[in-house]
Amino acid sequence: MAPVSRDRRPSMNDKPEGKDRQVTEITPQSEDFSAWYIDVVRRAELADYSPVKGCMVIRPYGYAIWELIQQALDRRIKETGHVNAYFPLFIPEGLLTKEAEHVEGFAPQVAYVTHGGGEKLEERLIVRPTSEAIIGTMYAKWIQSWRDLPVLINQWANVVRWEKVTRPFLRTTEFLWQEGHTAHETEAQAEEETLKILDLYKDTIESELAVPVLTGRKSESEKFAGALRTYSIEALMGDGRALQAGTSHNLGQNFARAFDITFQARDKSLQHVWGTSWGVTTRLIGAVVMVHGDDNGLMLPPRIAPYQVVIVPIPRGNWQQTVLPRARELRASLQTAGIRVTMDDRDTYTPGWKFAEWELRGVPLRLEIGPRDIEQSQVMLVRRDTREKLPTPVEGLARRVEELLAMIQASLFETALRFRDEHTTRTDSYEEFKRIMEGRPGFVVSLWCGSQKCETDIKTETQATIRNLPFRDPGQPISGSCIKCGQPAREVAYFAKAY
RNA sequence: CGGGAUGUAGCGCAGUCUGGUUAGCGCACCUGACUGGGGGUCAGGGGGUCGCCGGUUCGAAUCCGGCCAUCCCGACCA
Repeated sequence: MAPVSRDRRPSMNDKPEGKDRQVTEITPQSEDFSAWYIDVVRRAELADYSPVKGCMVIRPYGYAIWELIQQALDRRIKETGHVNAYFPLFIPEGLLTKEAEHVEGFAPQVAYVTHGGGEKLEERLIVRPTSEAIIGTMYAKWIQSWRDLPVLINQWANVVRWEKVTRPFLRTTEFLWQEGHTAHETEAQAEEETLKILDLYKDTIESELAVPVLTGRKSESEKFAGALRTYSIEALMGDGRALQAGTSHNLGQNFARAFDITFQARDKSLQHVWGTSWGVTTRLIGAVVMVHGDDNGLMLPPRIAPYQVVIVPIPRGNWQQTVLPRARELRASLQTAGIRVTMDDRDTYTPGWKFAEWELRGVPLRLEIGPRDIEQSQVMLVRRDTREKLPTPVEGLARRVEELLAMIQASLFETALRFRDEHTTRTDSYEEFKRIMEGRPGFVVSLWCGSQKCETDIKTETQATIRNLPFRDPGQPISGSCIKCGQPAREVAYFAKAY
């Protein structure tokens, strides 16, 4: 990650001065979606670049969004019987290497600690890229009997994966996430847990972030290193590229064997536990930006908006004595109703400037109040998504605001869903497939023979990858042929260019 | 890690080719006044180791060498 590209915009010196100057400081989406994304993240003060390569600072406004996402997820994770714990950041190198596929998958991305206390370490430590190794080690100590199962632990943590190409929220060297790690008595229970969490993710992300997601299973080549099966939720961004928004892994007994996590079963035999792990990350914030944002900036779903309403008092005459006290009363009454509200009473900016600024920051509802409104016992509400201006009586204001917030939440989801539907194409023609993947692609649903060769060839030729394989009725066999090789198909697959 | 490009104020850039006063411009920032219902106007002001190290020269942002960083494009990833 790095300073924003320098050659993107023409020099201000080349432009006419004054009124013709571009005012938003945000590159239009249509001109350069990546630049637009970076501009929004920085101008909305979600995050900033740090002096450490690939690492970003999550600023208070961005972190507040993360906290709301956390709360929504944490509540659901606990409601389904899980408990939180915390495992260490450092993992002895030897532990990571116990599971062969796991170490092979993560070795290139691991950061090592070689010195501590001024001395070279006997055994190098790795900075966790994920915590299967350390948690598995502990589970081996804690689990003796079938009566100890299931173990359902989640942790909120930071992890480090050395990345070559980084982008704020979407891919950074260090990121925040939650990782659940469970151990079960039977394979069926592990599978049930894996799928239960996938649904939990889908529900949370759709109802709180208003981001529609596709659930399904990852192909062999895209699954988690060391897992039996990986399931994912996939979302479509505004530029037609897919983003993996969360994963849930059925680890089988792979880690149990590697870390010797055994229990005595009901039939007195000694068995390995069946494991799962699952996580979502701060990448979700990137998804929210790219799914809902527009050329005016960020657009936040009310449920995760740090401020659901911003009050802008209109300064006229001695407004500090007339308008401001009324605005404060309104703020208090909205707060009492449980609405997250802020007031921008800065004297140094004009109302017009504030309107643009808070739209850029994605606040769902703006409340304007000036002398004219006070005379008529009303306020002016303005929706971020439609920019509709709604004169609203002060009487019953809080209830009306709550209604509008719910409408905005629903509308954002519907708009995103419609966009995804419009950018999802079913095809059996590889020519059409290739054509769709040019420009602003989207999802393509096609049949696949299941061979890794076809998967790789498609990626080479179109940059598209299998995002996941949707769930289907096992009773319904697939008839048709692979989009690439024409052999009998064994899977339906969602393809897309991915982040 | 391979190919291409760029490092000058918080951001975006000019100046470098052709070495020479005190390194400029727009935005942002600070002070004041007038303003204020969609990014106001005027006046004044602050802010720079010119990526780093070394060399050439009376003199280096500018020329030479090395290093570092970042961005874009190709192989890996939540």
